[in-house]
Amino acid sequence: MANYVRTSCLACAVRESALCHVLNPQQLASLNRRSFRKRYAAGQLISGVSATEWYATIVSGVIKLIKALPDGRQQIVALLLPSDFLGRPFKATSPYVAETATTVELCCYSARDFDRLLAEQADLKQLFLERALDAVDAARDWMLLLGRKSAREKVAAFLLMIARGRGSRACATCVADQFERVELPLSRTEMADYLGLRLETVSRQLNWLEAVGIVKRLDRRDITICNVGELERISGSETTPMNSAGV
Amino acid sequence: MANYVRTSCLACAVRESALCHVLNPQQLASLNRRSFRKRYAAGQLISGVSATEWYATIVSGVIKLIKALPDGRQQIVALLLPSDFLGRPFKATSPYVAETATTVELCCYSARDFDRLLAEQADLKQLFLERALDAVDAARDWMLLLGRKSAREKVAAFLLMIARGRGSRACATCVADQFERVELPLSRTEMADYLGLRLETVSRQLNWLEAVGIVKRLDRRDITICNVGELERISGSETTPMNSAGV
DNA sequence: CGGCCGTTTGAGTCACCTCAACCACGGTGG
DNA sequence: CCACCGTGGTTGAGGTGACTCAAACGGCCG
Repeated sequence: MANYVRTSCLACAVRESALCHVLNPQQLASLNRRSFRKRYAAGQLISGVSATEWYATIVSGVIKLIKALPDGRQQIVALLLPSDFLGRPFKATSPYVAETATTVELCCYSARDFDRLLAEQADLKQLFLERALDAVDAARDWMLLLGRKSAREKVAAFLLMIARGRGSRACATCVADQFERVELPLSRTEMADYLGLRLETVSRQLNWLEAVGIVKRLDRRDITICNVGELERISGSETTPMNSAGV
Repeated sequence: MANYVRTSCLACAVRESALCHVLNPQQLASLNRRSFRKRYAAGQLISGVSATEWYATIVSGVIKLIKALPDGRQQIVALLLPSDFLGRPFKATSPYVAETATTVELCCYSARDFDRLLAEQADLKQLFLERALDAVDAARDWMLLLGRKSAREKVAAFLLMIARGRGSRACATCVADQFERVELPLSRTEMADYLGLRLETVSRQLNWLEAVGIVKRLDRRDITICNVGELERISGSETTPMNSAGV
């Protein structure tokens, strides 16, 4: 049994990048005792996980975290990628709806067990904290985009974000060749919900980007970025504050 | 010396609500050894703090965290209120510019010392983590506002947020009488930067809210909310997902 | 009194939304 | 094999909410 668990985790696609890589074999085994894999098709609501019962690590696929208004308007507030954590410790009820954007494989484990590990394993808590702080930064980056960028800039920024696989984790093609192939994990409607736009506007902006030769659409979901530099210029990347200067 | 430090902290206005309330007397003393109070006028840039040198707790006043685009457009990504923490552990450079919105008093302490305490004191790390997760939730709430709400809804939501003092901490008047007096900590320009609008639009929306009798402007910065319920209705509060239902 | 700053007010414009038609693709079934 | 339909995406025409530019206001301070 222990053997099974360990080989299972050893073969895990996100073994190196997920939270659990800081656990020692015993801890891993104890966490996995009440764990299981779960697969979802695209467009499925995820319930149970992220409530008080289960947390999960994304093994493959993309998950949308959604907030909605009573009249149906909705905003995707985060995309979870492989190795990301799904759940909200220390709170009875998650403030978001989680929905799969693609087919997804989750590694689900007992919230109780994880909470206990969080209390016992300082390394785990540390890593969890660092990722939480990164999530704050990411959310605030996106606030700048939502509040201040034009439709064109938003779409450009989104394409770059996808191309770069958000930061660096779980991403091999970061060296950014001049011609980058990108597979969009989101439909036009979902892109709109992520960018605070309407799907028609997203479509038109993609159209424009193709018309001026910055991207090329191979398929609905597949595009290649022909001119990364130009796309970056359009996306209006933020100014990094030179924070070290001065008192 | 130790006596001075302890009485100082005992008399602190945010003693009960700030991070440091989980520290024991010795820890508090060690943190305070290299600490100092600092006062700022409104509209001042805060440097040094939030870099690698110092962190701080807001004792009084309001601080804006700002992100900006190269062309000058800017977005306030958070407001820090009394008892909030200012700083970015585990990262050499803060991704925001911090600026005072009002006169501000900070309790500044050594980043080194605080980092060490964070590693040693599990309670502190726990509280810090919980607040980080709350910050994620708050930022994502605001993403919904920025991405999906109309100018009118944004302004209404902002007034409610200020009236309620964000959640509950450091706020006594949460029982929401029918006539609530509110002092705006932000200028029109700043409100605009927080809400992803232009100042003229903010002004017009306030105008409208007064015209229909929902608020009354006493002063530039002082208003009373005459009809809280109606303001809430207009603000388009989000739908709380009934997350417990289902598998 | 005169100048400054934050704010209000007005008029005109534009980016994005709305509504609606159309298209391309894939699956289904006769 | 082809007619049918459903889904997701594109395209077009028109409307409008928020922006832009500009002027006027009102308090504050010298």
